[in-house]
Parts: sequence; structure tokens; C-alpha cells
Amino acid sequence: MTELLKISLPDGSVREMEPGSTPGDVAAAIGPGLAKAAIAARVDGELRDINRPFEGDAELALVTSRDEEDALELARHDFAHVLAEAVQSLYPGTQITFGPATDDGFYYDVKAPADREPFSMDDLPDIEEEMRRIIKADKPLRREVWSRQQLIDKWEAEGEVFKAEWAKELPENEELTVYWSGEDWLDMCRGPHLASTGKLDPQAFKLTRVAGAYWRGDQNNPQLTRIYGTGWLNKKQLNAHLTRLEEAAKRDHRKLGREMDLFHLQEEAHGSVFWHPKGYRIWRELEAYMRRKMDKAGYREIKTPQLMDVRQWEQSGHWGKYAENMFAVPDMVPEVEELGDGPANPSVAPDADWMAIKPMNCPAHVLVFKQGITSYRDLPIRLGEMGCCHRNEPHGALHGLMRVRQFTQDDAHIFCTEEQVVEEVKAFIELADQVYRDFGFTYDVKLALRPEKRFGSDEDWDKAEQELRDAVAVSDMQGEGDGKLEELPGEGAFYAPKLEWHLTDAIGRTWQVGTIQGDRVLPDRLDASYVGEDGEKHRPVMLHRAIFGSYERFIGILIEHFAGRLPVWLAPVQAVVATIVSDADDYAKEAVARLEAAGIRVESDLRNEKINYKVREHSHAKVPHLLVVGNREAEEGTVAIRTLGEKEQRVMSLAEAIAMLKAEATPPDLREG
RNA sequence: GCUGCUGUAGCUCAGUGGUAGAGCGCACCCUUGGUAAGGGUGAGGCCGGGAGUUCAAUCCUCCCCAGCAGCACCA
Repeated sequence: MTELLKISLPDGSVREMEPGSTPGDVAAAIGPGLAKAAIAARVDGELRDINRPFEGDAELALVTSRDEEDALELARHDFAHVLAEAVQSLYPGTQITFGPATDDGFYYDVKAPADREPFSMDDLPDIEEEMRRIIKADKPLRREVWSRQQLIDKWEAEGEVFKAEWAKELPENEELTVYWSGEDWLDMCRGPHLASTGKLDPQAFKLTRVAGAYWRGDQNNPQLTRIYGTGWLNKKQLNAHLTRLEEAAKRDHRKLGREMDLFHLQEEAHGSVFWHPKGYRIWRELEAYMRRKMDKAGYREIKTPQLMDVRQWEQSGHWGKYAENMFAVPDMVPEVEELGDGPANPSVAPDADWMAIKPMNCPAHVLVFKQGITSYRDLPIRLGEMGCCHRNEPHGALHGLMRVRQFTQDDAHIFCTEEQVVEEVKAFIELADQVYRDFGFTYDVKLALRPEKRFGSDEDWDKAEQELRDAVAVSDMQGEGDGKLEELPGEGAFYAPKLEWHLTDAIGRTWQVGTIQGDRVLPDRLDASYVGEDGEKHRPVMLHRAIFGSYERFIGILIEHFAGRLPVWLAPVQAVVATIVSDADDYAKEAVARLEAAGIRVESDLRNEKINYKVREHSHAKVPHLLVVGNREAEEGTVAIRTLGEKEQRVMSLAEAIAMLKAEATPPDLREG
């Protein structure tokens, strides 16, 4: 008699099962309810098909739709397969490639048959319908182990050149699997999958868009059509997600920037921002805030040149590694052909010297550090700059305020000794924590580790990475997310590992903003040194750091985070005094004068319009407080305050209103207590 | 940079092989009205830029530019 398998369950109990039995059998043995609810299994921690037989004794945890993360992952993966099957069923000759799950759904990269245009949005409804048909048919998804040669033969026979290429590169010794959908379609896949297509909710997905994507993510390869979908466990979840997308569109900083008259962009300066008075007001408030923070933290602010001779950039290494993203200008007045009003035709002498506009501030800061002789007693030296940089970004990457060609960083470089690194990083982590909390963000910190292409010895990298880990361990952070330090292998800069701050905004999106990087390369290349206690020259470590990242991007994030309803201290216009009748004009003017005297950014609205109209307009403009005055208020010396987002008005004396606004308009770092 | 789509009034968008329309906004007039659109009149456009086809191009074709979505990139 064969030996029974010992299957241990999460509650500690052990069940004996026949060899060849599956997690599904265990579920059935426990009860019919569970048998119905179980959609997959974790066997010794690995997510597996519910119907895949055990290979020996095992620890089993059954997965139901309550294990949302696993369930979503499975469902999305299945949706991707159903999508591929649907496309091939509708359009024979379509090649399929890859189709993974994403954060909110799934996609599949396909190549349309040669005699057909690439797929477009217009094809999506048909594909969706076919997917629903496949789901309704409840086709079993069956795992089968194939040899590599079997796979290659199949794909080659079917003209699936991408799949065949991939199969050829699969490792010889690994168990290769395919999944059948019913008896008529299969895809190469590691799995796991749900037991059948019918486990999916046909109302819980939606194909959202098509886009170009390169085969294996390399732009030298053929371009495929990527069909995106969003997929969920049920219709309710799908609808909630679609609502969230609508909410994100409403908050789009490009739309709000125009509506609130904050800034504009135009093609003559694409990728650079025209800040309007109201938008620049936000900038100035942020800048003043950051200056106070940095002054207090022992930074000294400097200002360095926009243009430097390219030889300087050669020495720093940027001209070699970064030239394609840099703007260069000839160090001469270009000859311009006289063509009247016609197009100018400037030419540059072949022997002209070239200068480059700075794409970053670090080399200039090293040059400041190098002036004179620095003693170890002077360290650390923290040099800060609101540094305006230009980078010639790929045009397709430009995006509103989030990705621009001209931007200003809240940049600083800390020059310190090896021994001071952890302490300086710790101080920075705590400074960043205060700042992000002042804006109401939570965040995650991630550690980007050495990339493949890098400068410096492995020893230095070991040290630099460990310093950052140590600093995180000893730092006091309150505004953080789950508190775990996620490490990102290969994501560091070529000269340094970096800590990255990823903010989470009001609707759950994340944005990378702050960073600190421990650099031993640039001080060496630019020969920066200090005199140590021993009288010898030593290399300082250079910490690159920023908290906002760039003003442009940070303002974009703030606009979206607050949906335009900025906190009063940042609001370009903090209050509007609006009259109901012109008899109240004089009182309104007096109120404005007193508010201005108290430092409030206030405007008056004495126009011959109804109060309804004024309320509507200033609400759209996202003015935090509307102070309404009519005859009653003028007589009593009061104002009727309508606060953005509230339905009820509050009547209070003008003096009380001023005190309240003044308190709200105080930046968070200047508040008492 | 790549693929696809788009470019018409300040904004949002209709439209046509015979040089153009709406709503909002703006200006002026009437209205002085108590918390999200009072009424009327009017001004405003090289239909993204260049070339081609045509008797005729905002519309068709090609090239360029910019924007959008995705990809790639992101020190």
C-alpha cells in the first residue's frame, strides 16, 4: 500500500491524503463551502493551481477571494490569457507574446496579422465581447508539462516567432508548463491559474486602451500592440476603480493650472513653464519655507553659474555620460544672415568654444568647496542652492509640471568625513520627515543599490550602501508608510546608491521626490580634498540631497494631492471679500485693507453681479475663504464667511475673521506648539 | 526618441473642397439681487507651420512642429 501524504494546514492540523490528490480535494474534504470558495492554494508558500497534485508532504493554505492580493493577481493573470485567446480567436494570425498582471489589471502584447492594421480602440468592444464569451464557456484551465523542444516546435509551426524565440532561451533543466484553455487553445505559462475561465467575473474587467510597446522592452526590437485592461474580482471593485480614475482626471494639474491661472506652457518653450502671478506665489511660499528649514538645519545657500565651459563638464564626467541630455551653446555671437523679416540663419564658427547649461548643480558646488583650503574642523559643509537646471529630456517624456526641461531643485551637497556620513544622512532623513508631514504626505523610503554600470570599487559600494541602511535604522521617522526599507537592486546612480522618498498622495498614487546619495566618485574626479587631523589631504564624501526634488514637480504633486484646494498658507489668494450690494463697497474696501495689513493675500469683488454668481466663481477658483458682506455686515462690523468645501456660512466679527485667517495662513513651521 | 491619436475664438468643442459656428469667458447696457450660472447687445479666428494636388484647401496628400496616451528614458 502506498504511503499517504501529510498535508499540514494553517490551523496546525494535519490531513492524510492519497497520493495524487490536490489542494481542491483537501478543500472538498474539509467542507463543500470551502470547496466552492477555494480558488487556488499556497503549497509550501508557493501560489499554485487548486487542481495541481501534491508532490509530497506539504504545508497548505487554501486561497479564497478573501485573500484579495492573491485573488486579484490570479484573476488578472487569467484575464490576460483570456484576452490573448479572444484576440486570436477573432483575428487568426495574430501573434501573441507576453501578458502579465499589472497594478490595476493586465495587458497582453500582440502583433496583428500582416494584412491587418495594428489593433485600435475601435477593436476593444469586439474583443471584450469575445472575452465574455470565453469566460461564460467556463473553459477548464489545465496545466501540462512540456519539453522545450515541444514548445519550440509548436510555436514555429504556428508562425509565432516571438514565442518561439522566447522558448529557445528558456533554461533546459527547468520544468516548462503550458496551460490549456479547454481543448483548443494554450499558452506557455508558469502559472498558476484559476481552475477555469468561469471563475472570472465577466462584469469585472474592461479593456482600457491600446499602446505601442517594444518586444522585450527594447526599442531596437519590433513594436507590438499592447492591449491594456483593468481587471477586478467583481463589478463593484471595477466601478470603484473607474471612479478613482475619473477623480484623478479631475485633479490633473495641467487642467487645474489653467483653470486656476497658475501657469501655462506653450510650444515655443516646450518643456519650460511660464509661471503666472498666482502660480509663482505658491512657488515663493514653498521657497521661503524651504529656506527657513535649510537655514535652521545648518545649510548655507549659494548661487552658481548656469553656463560653464564644456571642459568642466568633461572633467566631471557629465559630458561623456550625460551629453545627450545637455544643452550646449557656442561661446560666441552667432553670425546671422541679413534676411529682413525672413527666417534667421545663424551660423557658428568651427573653432567656437562650447559652453553647456548645467543639468545639475553638483560640479559647481564642488568648485565652491574647492576654493581655499578646508580643514576637517570645518566639516561638514552643507551648501544649498535653489538650482535652476536644464535637461534635454526625450520629447515624449515631457508631462506638464511633472517632467520638464527647465526646473529648479531644492538642491544641496554635504561635504563630510567618512565618520560623519551616517549622522548627516540621519539628520537629512529627519528633516525630510518633518517637511513631508508638514504637507500631509505619508511616504515610503527605498534604497536603490549599485547598478551594473558604475564607477568606484565594490568595497566603496558595500560601504556606501551600508551607511544608508544604518542611517535609516537609527532615524526617527513618523510620516512613513509601512516602515520597511525596500531595496531596489541595480537602480542606483552610476556614482552612488541612493535613498528615495516616495510620497503617497490623497488618492493613493505614489511620487518619487526626495533623495540622498552618498558619493565618493565626484569628489575624486574633481579632486576635492580637506586637510585631516594628520595634516594630510583626504577626500570628503559628498552627499547629494533634495526634498522637494524640483519646485515644478512638487507644485504639480501638491495641486493633484489637494485637488487644487491648497492649504491656506499656500493658496495664492487666501480670501476674497465679495459684496452683495454696492452700498457695502466702502465696508468691503475697509475689510480688505485690514486683512492686507494683517498679511493676508486678499482680493475684493465689488462687481455688479449676484452673490450666487460670485460664490460659484470663487469656489471654482478654489479660494479658501469667501467673506461676504452686505448691508447687515456693514452695519454690524461682521463678515459672513463661506469656507471652500463647506455648505454653511459662519458669521463673525471682522476682527475674529482676521485672527482666524492669520492663524490659518501661518506656514506650518512657524506655528506655535 | 518610438507607435498611435489630436491640433478650429482665451477655454471646452461642433463643422465644411467655395476662407467658419456653439457654450463658457471677455466688453458694454439693464438689473442692487443674501450664498454654485439674472437679462440683453457686442467684440473676438492666417482653422499649428511649410510644400503639393485642385479653378478653388481649414478640409485631400506629404514633410515639420507641438500636445495627448503608452513605451523607452529619468543623476
